[in-house]
Amino acid sequence: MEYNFQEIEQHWQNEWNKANVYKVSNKSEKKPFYTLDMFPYPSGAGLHVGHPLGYIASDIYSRYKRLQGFNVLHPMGFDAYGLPAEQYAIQTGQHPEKTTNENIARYISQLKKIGFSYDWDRMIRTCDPDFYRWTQWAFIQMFHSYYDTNLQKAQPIARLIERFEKNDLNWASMSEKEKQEKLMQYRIAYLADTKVNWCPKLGTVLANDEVSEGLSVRGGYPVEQRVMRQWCLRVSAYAGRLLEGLDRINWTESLKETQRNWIGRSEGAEMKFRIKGQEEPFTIFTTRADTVYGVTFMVLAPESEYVARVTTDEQKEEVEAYLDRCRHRTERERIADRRVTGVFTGSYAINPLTNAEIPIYVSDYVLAGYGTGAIMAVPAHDSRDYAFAKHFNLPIIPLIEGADVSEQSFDAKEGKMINSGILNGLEVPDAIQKMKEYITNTGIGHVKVNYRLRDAIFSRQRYWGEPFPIYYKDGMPYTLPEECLPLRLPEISTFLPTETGEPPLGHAENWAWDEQNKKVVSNTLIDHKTVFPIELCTMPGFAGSSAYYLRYTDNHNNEALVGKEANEYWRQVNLYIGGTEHATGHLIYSRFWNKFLYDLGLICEDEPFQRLVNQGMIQGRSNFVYRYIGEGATGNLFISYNLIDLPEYKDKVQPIHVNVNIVHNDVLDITAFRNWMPEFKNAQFVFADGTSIEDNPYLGSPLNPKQYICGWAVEKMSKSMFNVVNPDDVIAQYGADTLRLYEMFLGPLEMSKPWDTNGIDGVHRFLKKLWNMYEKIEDREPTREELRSLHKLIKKITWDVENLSFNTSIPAFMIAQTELAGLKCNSRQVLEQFAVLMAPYAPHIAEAMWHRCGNESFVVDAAWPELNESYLEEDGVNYPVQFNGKVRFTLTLPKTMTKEEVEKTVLANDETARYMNGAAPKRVIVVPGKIVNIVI
RNA sequence: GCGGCAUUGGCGGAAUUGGUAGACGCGCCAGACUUAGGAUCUGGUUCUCACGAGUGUAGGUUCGAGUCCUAUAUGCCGCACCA
Repeated sequence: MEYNFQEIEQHWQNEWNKANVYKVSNKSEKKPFYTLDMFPYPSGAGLHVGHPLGYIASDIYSRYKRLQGFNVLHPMGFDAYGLPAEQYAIQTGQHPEKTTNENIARYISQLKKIGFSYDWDRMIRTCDPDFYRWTQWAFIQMFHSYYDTNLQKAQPIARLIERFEKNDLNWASMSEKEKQEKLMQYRIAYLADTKVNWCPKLGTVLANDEVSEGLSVRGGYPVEQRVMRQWCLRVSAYAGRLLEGLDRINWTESLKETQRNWIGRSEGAEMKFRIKGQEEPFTIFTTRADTVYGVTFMVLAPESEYVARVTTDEQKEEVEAYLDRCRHRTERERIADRRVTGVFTGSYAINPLTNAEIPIYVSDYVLAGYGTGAIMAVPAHDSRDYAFAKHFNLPIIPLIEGADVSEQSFDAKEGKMINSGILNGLEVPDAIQKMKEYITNTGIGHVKVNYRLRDAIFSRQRYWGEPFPIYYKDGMPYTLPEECLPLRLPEISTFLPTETGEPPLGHAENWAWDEQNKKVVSNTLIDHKTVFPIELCTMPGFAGSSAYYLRYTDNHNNEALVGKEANEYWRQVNLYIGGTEHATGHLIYSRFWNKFLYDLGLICEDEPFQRLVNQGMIQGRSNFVYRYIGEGATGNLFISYNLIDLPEYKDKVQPIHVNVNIVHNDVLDITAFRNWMPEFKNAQFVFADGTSIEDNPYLGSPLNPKQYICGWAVEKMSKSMFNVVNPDDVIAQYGADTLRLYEMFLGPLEMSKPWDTNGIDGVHRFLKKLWNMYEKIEDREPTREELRSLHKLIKKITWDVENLSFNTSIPAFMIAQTELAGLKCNSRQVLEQFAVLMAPYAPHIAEAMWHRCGNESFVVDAAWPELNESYLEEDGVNYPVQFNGKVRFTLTLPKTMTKEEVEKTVLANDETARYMNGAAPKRVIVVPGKIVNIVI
């Protein structure tokens, strides 16, 4: 019987469905295991072959764990809120919900064909009210919490109020509004005027990770800095814990390093500098307290509040002009133009150690958001200060022995201190330490740890996102009662941002909170006494994806995001697979969100993802045809790739992208090419052997012996390069099992690699051969050779899956198949176990093989074969005998020989004597079971 | 500038603990069956006519290095006026 993959795959997918085999229960005697994929954003283009790579890997691991007797949670869902759907809505006038639902339906049908072991009953979509009510709910919890720096955890804001009532004398006399304003400075979800990344083209603000080099990550539009009143999440409060938590999780080093960079811990000191003629000092942050003797000027960020205080009347005009200029520069301009700019404020500071008077400048190379927004400048040992000093002709004092600062600064933290009073003669690290102690003791400053991680800006001026459960009373925000969740998006007439610059939700007619009747209303008058306006911004994309992994574990729970029992059973994600592009976005926010819920005692694990693996990107592999454009060109002649360097064609051909789906192993399908586009209808060819179309009687028939070879290049997978491959097409041609095996076979999971269809035939051939092996099955004791082959495979596959080294499993299957076929193996026992080993990788054919062995049950419920090492043992051991490291001959010796006996036997050997030529060996190394090395 | 990762045949890539480098697949070559081959099957395939050489380059440790150490080059990724 031939390997009919279409019939096999359809049949078994139906059977699994009928029996509901992938249903996962929260109540089980089995040990839990939670495997998770980063859920996709359902774009209009559908899945291409790159998407399922990680899903296949996690599916293999899940199926393996299941065969090992674990209760495996392996869910799938959709990140459904976001900009593209909304942009599409603006263009076409369709509701984003409609297009999103259509896209999700398409994704699901594509995913189902690949044969994943998802429990679809656990599917979540971030735009479902049942799901986003818990996003809104978490936001309310954050609003009512603050971060207690002593306890290092989030606490109810009520505790803070208690504290204020007890300790703060002003509290009692404050108005309600003043109290709310004060509390706002502590809330974990808070409203503040902050400098934001404003993207005019998208009409919204963006988080730092959504901006790269001054352009929006989505769309690539320019981003400018603006001060706006925005919702923020106090992620920075968790910086220390986010950093330290990395040591306790099993992630790749590069990903941890990326997060460490992003969090950006630096240990230094805050120091106070007096201003000449003023009482109040100002504070700077430095990591080089040792260089304080070399401070020759100070610099403030343009946005620093110190600027107004220190600017003298004479300098006022110049400073204002400078500040104005800074305000109007976009982030992109600032990055592009790194010329030194700045202006003198007119004031002088006093160096606390030398008492020298030093000028205070304003310059935009100092950032307002980091440290205190003010620095002490040490031009001799900081390259930025150096450039500034050179430009403004300020003194440069070297502080390290032997450092030549005539051409550039000496930034390294090494050498002996000079010109540095109490620090003279010390090595830099010791000097830093001593100065820290000195300033602490004298009260000049104190040791301080700074983080680069900023709070996340949480408002988006867009329609297609979660509404904030917030209404405004007397200009201050209040949360809706939890029982009113979910707060649904109002119906609006258009998705365009409003003309007044308000978010699109502004189109909703008087969308409001009626406090007396406790409900959300529209088309009502807002009286600001009992009916209050609702927040018009929506939440950003990362809101819905921050805690989705918790919801999968208990997605039908109406009482809580996740029930206590479910959470205590599943605890945390054991294996998370996804792309590195989320390293500084989703993976930071999720950890933050999780830690917050942990602080509240709602979940039992502090870190969400125990083990995380990044799958590489699948790049496109484009194909080209070469149009002849030399003398007498008609534009209709195409030259085979192998000929284009010949003198008659060199530099006379123009490469043209050709659809990779009409190219097979780099050979062009001539007929398909002519039908592909009207302009190629009459295409003529010079084939690989130099013959042209006239010599070719078979043209247009599948018997055509003439080949047109295409060129190729690795490029991004995109429609415009005609190199997008749809998994549906691969499945139609080869089947889901071939697709799954081939995606794994392409290379290591973590590496990026191009989708190259050359070679997929090899994998498909293997499945065909394997299928033939199940033609005749007999009940007989397997031979020792058969068992050895099988157990070698068990050992290898078990190791591979545990280490996610899936690419090396496919060769192992192939070798085992060849070996067993060579042994004419038809033993039921061996073939049955082979099927189980294949089940994670190629579940459909494995299921069919399992049933051909006469089983009634499903292979997905079978047990992972147990390894019996004794079958692997050989009767003898082949010892390669080396002289001075070079292999000369091989001896087969009994397995039972000890190291000493092997050595003796080898030395007594005739062959050995020949090589030794009567000399005594200097040394003999015997590695048991492996090698004998004799040093002459 | 700082940090991380990589570099092995014509190609994708194996080599798991320092122990016979190049598994497996593609491609290519030869043969078989064929009117035909872009089907199937069998055999060969790191380079070199050979002696030998060989895992980006140069050193080192070791009886033994693709694997460990030092330096260096190239490529990819992350962060970046973060004091």
